[in-house]
Amino acid sequence: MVSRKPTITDVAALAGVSVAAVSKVVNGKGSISAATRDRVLTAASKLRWTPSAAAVALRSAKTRAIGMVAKRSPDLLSADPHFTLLISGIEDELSPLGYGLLLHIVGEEPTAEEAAYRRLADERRVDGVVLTESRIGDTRFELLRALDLTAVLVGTPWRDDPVPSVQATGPADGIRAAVEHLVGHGHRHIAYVSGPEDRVHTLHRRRVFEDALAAHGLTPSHSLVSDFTAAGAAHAIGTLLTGHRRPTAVLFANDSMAVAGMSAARRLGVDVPGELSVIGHDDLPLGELVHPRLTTVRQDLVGLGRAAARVLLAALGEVEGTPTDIRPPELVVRESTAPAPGRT
Amino acid sequence: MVSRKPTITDVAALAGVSVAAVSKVVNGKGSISAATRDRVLTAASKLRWTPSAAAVALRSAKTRAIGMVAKRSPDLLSADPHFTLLISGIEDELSPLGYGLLLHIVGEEPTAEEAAYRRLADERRVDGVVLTESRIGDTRFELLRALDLTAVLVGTPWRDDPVPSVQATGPADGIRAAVEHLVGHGHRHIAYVSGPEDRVHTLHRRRVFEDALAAHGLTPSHSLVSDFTAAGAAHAIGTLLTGHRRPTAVLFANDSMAVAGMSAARRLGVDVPGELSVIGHDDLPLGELVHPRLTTVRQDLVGLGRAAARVLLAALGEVEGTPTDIRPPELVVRESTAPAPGRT
DNA sequence: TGGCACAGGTATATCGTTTAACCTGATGTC
DNA sequence: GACATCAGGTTAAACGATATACCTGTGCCA
Repeated sequence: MVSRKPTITDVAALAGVSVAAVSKVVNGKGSISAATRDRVLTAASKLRWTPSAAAVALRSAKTRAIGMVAKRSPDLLSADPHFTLLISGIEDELSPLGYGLLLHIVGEEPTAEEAAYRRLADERRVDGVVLTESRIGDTRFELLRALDLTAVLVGTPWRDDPVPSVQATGPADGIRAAVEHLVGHGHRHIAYVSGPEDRVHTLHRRRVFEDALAAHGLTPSHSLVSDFTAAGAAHAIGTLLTGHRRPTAVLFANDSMAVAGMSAARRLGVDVPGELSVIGHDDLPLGELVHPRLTTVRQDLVGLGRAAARVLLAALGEVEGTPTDIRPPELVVRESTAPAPGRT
Repeated sequence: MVSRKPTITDVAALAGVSVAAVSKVVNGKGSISAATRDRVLTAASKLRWTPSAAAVALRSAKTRAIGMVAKRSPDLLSADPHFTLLISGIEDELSPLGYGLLLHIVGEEPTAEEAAYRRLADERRVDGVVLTESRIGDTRFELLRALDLTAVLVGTPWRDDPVPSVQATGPADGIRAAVEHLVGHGHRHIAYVSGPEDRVHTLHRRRVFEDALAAHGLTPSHSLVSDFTAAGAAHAIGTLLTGHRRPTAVLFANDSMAVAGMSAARRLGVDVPGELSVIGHDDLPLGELVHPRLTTVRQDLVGLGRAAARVLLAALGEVEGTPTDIRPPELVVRESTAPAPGRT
């Protein structure tokens, strides 16, 4: 026989006080003597009572949940654990506060993403959302403003926007270090393979790359745009290695592409890192699994998620103070880079 | 000036009916004439009204959300997109029905997982949960029963249990095919590297492996237990390749370990697949990224997630009928397997 | 000694739905 | 013609919390 779930009324009765008193105790509002507080608290724990999320949400218009919608096909999503790490970080901050994370995965259909945000807002299921993958011409800011949903962006907004955002300190350091590393090893022909051009970071990173090269009087040997897929990376490697002015090193916009690129190179009979140095981006576990182990730009994705959550919670008035700082990107040198051919 | 969100009362007023009528229209209950239905519907869409999730949850004790708690460190979580694919499948079924997915990631601390389930139940945030990674001696079934939370398990329960579960049809086919493939290529010394022994599938798969081998009068050259980490896989390869009765082929319990194993072998100067054939499990995108491309046992994780969601929704009385069927595991032959050394 | 502030509560309206119970006019049945 | 039935609604009471307004006994000061 499963007994009905306890409500605040049961707790009040057991403690011999009014329901209002119980509410005040659990919310720390109003003034309650230590004695009754204790009685209430022991009564609550004796009954294993916790306020019903629905009732709280209805009365106080706060759901204590935040939302996230990931716009990716299952394939891409699983090839790149980017989101997973971000979510881990977000959860780190959310769960101590009893906040929940409502996740939606929507695929690439154009209207699906907006519909997901709308539903979150219209049904009032969440207090705020975290946005990822800042896009150029991103319409989500206006949408969320119209929907009256608090938001925080992970990354750089495509233009000045009142939506708060978080990013690592010294965001350019990693790629700069990667270029220094390569140039220091005698590389002069260095290519860049970016992700889709609608991402804001695509442009940023490419610019950083070019600037760092320019500081040494160099220009990119190639600057290709790809799509985060294995096929895309393989294709990019094909054009790099078969064309003229063949590069001796290449930076990829993420680790999956870098790994796919390495095997594509090997398939073409090109040795990595002997004939071609390869650098990835993000430092996913994947990079340590493969041979040669991937040199890559580490990004503190978990920290990014944590910071985003904190900023959002602060905007919701739930916490105050400074977000934890995010470790700056740094170069992790492993085995996929070596001195340029013909140089020791 | 942002106007207050519309409520059912506003819709009723605009349509010129009572709120009860509106409720009946949107829930398809009671009897309402087509004419008033239309009036209500147009009024609702004119106001962009959607029922408040909190109010519905409070009144009807249904949250229209399901929960999932993942017990893994961020590292392991991101190394293996297992969860991600499952979640994609779950979402496929949930979102058309307007259900939400509440995700919690909890790390390895022993009490954290139970606490997460308790919170989900006590705060009544979800109607049900999906359980993954069936464990031996799993205590979650009792817990959830005590918490009165509907659940469905992805995988095989560790013992007969009233909790419904989903698994692929012909669950043993994949591993069996893998063994046939190897034996057919002349392999006689075949090793198995499993995941942690507390997983139910660990034992199952090992048994299938041994049985399939026995059908050819063979026994495993080795049967190692590992932990899903890259280091674990490398260590396993070390003992396999340096000990006596060195195997010519090895099956790993997941793709990440298989990939890590391949590079460990190469590091030891052992050619894959020339001297050692390697087979993974799950068919993650990762397997196509590396060189040689990984031969692996494909598992329909998205389908598994979809089926789990359907069974759960059926248990909640939300849908009826048969769960979509899950594609049986099958062997995907790529480049990491070859005839046994000394045989063409 | 009257008045007032304040600690420590209580009573009750309210959040936005669903739903059980009730109403009413039209139709069918004998 | 009387009565049951039914389609097509309406009314009002929950659901489980929070928060505003209100009450009551002390202590303190002028």
